[in-house]
Amino acid sequence: MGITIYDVSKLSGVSTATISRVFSDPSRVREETRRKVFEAAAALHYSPNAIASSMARQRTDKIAFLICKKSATIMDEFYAGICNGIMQETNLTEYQLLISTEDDWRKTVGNAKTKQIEGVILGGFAGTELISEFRSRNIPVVLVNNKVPGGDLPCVISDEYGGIREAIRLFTEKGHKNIGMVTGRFSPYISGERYKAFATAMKEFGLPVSVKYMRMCDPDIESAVKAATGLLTGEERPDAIFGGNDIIAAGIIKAAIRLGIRIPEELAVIGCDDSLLCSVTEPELTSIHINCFRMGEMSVKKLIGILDKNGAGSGTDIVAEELHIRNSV
Amino acid sequence: MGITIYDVSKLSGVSTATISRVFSDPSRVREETRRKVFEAAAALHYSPNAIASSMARQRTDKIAFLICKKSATIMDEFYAGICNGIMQETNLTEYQLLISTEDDWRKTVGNAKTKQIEGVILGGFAGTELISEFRSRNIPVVLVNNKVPGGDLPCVISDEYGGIREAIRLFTEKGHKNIGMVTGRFSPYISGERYKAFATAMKEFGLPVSVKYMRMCDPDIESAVKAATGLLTGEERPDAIFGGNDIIAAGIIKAAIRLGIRIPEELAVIGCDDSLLCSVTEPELTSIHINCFRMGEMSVKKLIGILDKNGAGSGTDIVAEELHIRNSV
DNA sequence: CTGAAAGCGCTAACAG
DNA sequence: CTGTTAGCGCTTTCAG
Repeated sequence: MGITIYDVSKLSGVSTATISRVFSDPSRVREETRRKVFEAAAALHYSPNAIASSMARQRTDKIAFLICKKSATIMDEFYAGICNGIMQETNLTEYQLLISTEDDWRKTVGNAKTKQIEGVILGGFAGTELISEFRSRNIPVVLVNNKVPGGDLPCVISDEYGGIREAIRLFTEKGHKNIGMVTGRFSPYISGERYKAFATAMKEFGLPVSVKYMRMCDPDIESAVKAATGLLTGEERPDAIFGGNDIIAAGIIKAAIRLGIRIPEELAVIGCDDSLLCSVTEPELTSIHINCFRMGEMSVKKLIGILDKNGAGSGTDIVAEELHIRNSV
Repeated sequence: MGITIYDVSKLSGVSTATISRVFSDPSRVREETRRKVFEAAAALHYSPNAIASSMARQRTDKIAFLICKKSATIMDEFYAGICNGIMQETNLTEYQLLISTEDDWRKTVGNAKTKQIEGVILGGFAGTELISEFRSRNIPVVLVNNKVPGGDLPCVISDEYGGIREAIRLFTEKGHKNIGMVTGRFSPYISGERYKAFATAMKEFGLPVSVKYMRMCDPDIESAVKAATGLLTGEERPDAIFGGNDIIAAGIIKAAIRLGIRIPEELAVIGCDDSLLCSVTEPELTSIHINCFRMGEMSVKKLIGILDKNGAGSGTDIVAEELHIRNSV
């Protein structure tokens, strides 16, 4: 049905081998021959059949992005952002991208297709068994928004510490000293990092990390409202709270509104993720911007670096964060 | 490197053709033969090579989902919802899914890959040239959240009228008569439908559609705040407003808060999309739930119905909407 | 720098 | 119900 390399060969008088060369690495073919091939190809509207190419090269040119987070999907704004970067960057290459959640991958796509991918990007909390499942099949893995302790696994993470330090800095600049934190049970890696970053930054500004100003909650708004209400109605009330993510920060704002506490006059709030909801709350939420798109891009570059063995594939890449200032502080 | 059908053939003593049959349609092979094949395959950890299969069958087993909306990506919660349904449903089939935006598709993936897909789902406002580009190559198209006037194109849409009628009904039940609308310039199809649905529902409840209660704005929150402020500070102020989507509704709430107008006592608000931000606003936003996931699922079923010529592929499928009641009315 | 030819692993007639 | 066999379109030695 389609135009094949043979048609081009016939029309141009050049062998199929050379035509193949022209389309994969033009520099290996003499200028004039190349021109003849391109002319014939253009005349015939030829374009290479990727499947036949895959077949001959014994490669699939497929990579996958798995979202590894309980019940998270592409609907999660954070992972959608990463995914967006991954999609765009992948589009710039020969590779094709399969997107799935860890759950779905195991369920349906799993075994049959695992061997059809050449590399995988794991977003979020990827369990060790999942990782070693790929590694045991020699499928390179890149982690994004996750890091395995002690592991040498290539990964792309966000500079939690840099972002949170800016948040604390802003609080202190506004004269706040009693700084609290309401944070959620995210993935082990993120929960740990965010807490450590908070503690480190507080110390850096000479502030005590007081347990009485800390609360844990589930990462949903009702849970955050409850936790924040507890914090705001306690004996000693903080005058600034850092929310572990924007949802939680929105819960803090909601709790304050319900308690008649004015923001930012009586309570300053900063969130994390700089998601769409920051401009929905009233007052609007100052938040730490995480460059998800960039993380996605970089994870693809890293993975392809490994696949192409160009040496760009190891170690940890860190993406900068940036405070996005609105009206809540 | 991999185990092939020949290895299985050798071990089981069955021909490659039969093994192929076993894996594509087991019923065409006698029970006992089938068992022998499965045993040998299991022993060798054989699984079929999809690329070789594609090559032999001259099919790619690929479908695509294109998001056709200016500057929208997978980050858009609405399209992410549709995409999620598409992904899950596609995972249940043999097909592989390419996801892209219209822009990116044209730019990079475009021509080369167009001929590699067997069908395409177009989300949102797909221009006629785009549609006919696919049709001219005999690639079936399914529209989702869009409908071409006068066209016989298969499509999946949401029951805008059903949802908006419920919204107006709730307003009237609460005693509101002066009902306004702030809506945005969405895609031509959606803008048109939503306006028509509003007008029809108002008429149904015996209410006048008064231009003085209507405002248009861009679909972003600042623009909505501005439009709503104009509406709320005019000579005659509506006592209920329907927002064309949740962002706009959030802008209406924000404008009301800033003007000191109490919700829902002095102003009732209903949005559309039932997105995450509904539980972020204070008070929380009553909104029309659009079943994006279902729309995604159905569009895949429809497309595959066309590809398999099982007759399930024509006409318009309508997905029900449902009012999700919170505190803003 | 270019050509000839042998596959890549599977499927689909066709024949039995 | 099962086996034989000729491709599917491209890549890649290996010669020249």
